[in-house]
Amino acid sequence: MSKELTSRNEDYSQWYNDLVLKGGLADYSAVRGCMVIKPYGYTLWENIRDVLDKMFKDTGHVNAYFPLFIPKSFLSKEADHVEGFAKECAVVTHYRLKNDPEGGGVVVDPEAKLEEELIVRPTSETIIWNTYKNWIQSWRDLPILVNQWANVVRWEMRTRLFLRTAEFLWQEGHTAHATAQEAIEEAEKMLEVYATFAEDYLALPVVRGVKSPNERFAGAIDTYCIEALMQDGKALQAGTSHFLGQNFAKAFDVKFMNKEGREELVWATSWGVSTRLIGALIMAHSDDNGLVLPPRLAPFQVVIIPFISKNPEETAALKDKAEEIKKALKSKGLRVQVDDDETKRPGFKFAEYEMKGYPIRIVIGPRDLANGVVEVARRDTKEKQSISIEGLDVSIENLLKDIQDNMYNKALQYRDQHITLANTWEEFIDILDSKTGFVSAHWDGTPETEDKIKELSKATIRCIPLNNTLEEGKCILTGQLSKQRVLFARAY
RNA sequence: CGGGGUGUAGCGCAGCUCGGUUAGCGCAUCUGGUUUGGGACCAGAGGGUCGCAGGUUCGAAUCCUGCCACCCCGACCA
Repeated sequence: MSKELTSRNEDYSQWYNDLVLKGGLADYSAVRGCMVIKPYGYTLWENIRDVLDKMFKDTGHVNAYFPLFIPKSFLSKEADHVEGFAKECAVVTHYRLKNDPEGGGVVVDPEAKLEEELIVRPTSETIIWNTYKNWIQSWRDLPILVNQWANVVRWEMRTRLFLRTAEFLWQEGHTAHATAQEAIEEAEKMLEVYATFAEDYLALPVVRGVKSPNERFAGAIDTYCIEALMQDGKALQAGTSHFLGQNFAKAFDVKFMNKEGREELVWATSWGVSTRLIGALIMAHSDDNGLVLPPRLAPFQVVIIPFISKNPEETAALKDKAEEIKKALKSKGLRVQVDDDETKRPGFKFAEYEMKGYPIRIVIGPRDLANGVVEVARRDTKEKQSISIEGLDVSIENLLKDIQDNMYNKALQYRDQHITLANTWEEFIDILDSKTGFVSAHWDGTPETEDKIKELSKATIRCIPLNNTLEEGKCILTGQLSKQRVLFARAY
């Protein structure tokens, strides 16, 4: 099998698919729309999860777990919520199989029909708020700051590895508060956690913003989001947090006694990021040679490849030195792998680890050994240099930092160059078609206009940036008065 | 659900139009040897319900009928 990647220019979608498959992150599965996350991809997810989990705990949250199944009636209690999700729910109708009397293997036992169907959670607001009703009586029970790591199912018509699959892994935070103000602050705080994570770990610059009504989460008062830009100029929502107001408290009758002795409805938030972040990571940084992973999240940060020599003693010395370097780097807390497989040639290994996006490759051959150096190649720029083995641990630590920063800055530069102002409809369309990226333009604020723009241009309002500067202008489509520009883009 | 396409070895494909040896090629796999500073080479070997079911025929991967699955485009989609 050729390991050649489709190039980005040739076919961006195919490049992405090739990368996921050949980079060893995931495979297609026997189930339509569902993927197998392979160990390498799952390690990446674990690294993302571990960092976020710590960030959540540091902001006072605790983990819990709620059921996979939700009674159908729960979903319908919040009108907007059910409307948003009903079309993509998997439904469990029976609880037993039996042998086919006609000999066709097992069939659903019609006798075992559920009294009330269960839906497989597309998100957990309903089951959680049904539970919170029992947890909350007094202002003393608030706030509740709970997160869960879970899988959810959304029966999408069209799926793409990591970006949109029928089943995916995510975390969902669900908090309950005594006041609207506190809930809004929570939603904003968690958005900032996501933004910080994206920038500091994924090396992915994001725009923090608020969704327009059309793009709002089903059941939310306000949806905050972080929006990132991919290398093909399309936007990707990388995370969201929602101020849910009292919608779910009303739907599930969740009230508390306040300090004045009056009953009040509880205020809510929810927030989540998913394995989609892996898709974002891939599309933001990788190149035609394979994945490019940020050092802070890469499953392995360094691979050490000792050359295999004709002389067994020399080979042994090279391997020993490789292990010695590994040990030194590991003692600095780095994730390091040695590849001393004698059956594969160096060139093959180089290509392989480039495909998998290891940030640094260290090669050690007889010449290097004699000179007390190693060849260090960085994945992001593909530059190679000779570095002294003496003090190598510090050099590598610094280089990893540099790679992380460089990846961020490169993505930031691309992003900033792809936020373009448009003042006329012609400009707007032209930017979307040729330059791509975000278009900053005036919009009259109505859902009708937003729909029309989407219909005509395929672009949606990605967000209204937080702390947006107010500026009088005219709607790009209708010419109506507008108070501010919003960010449009074609999106995943 | 509309429009288009594809099902032949683990992967990628040829063969089908016009039925006829033992169904072939590349990659991968296994064995042996030579190699090893950017995806090695030589020799040998293993691996197939030709998507499924039926039909036509002396004979079907190839022709006919039905079914199934998957992919792409669209509709849909925090």
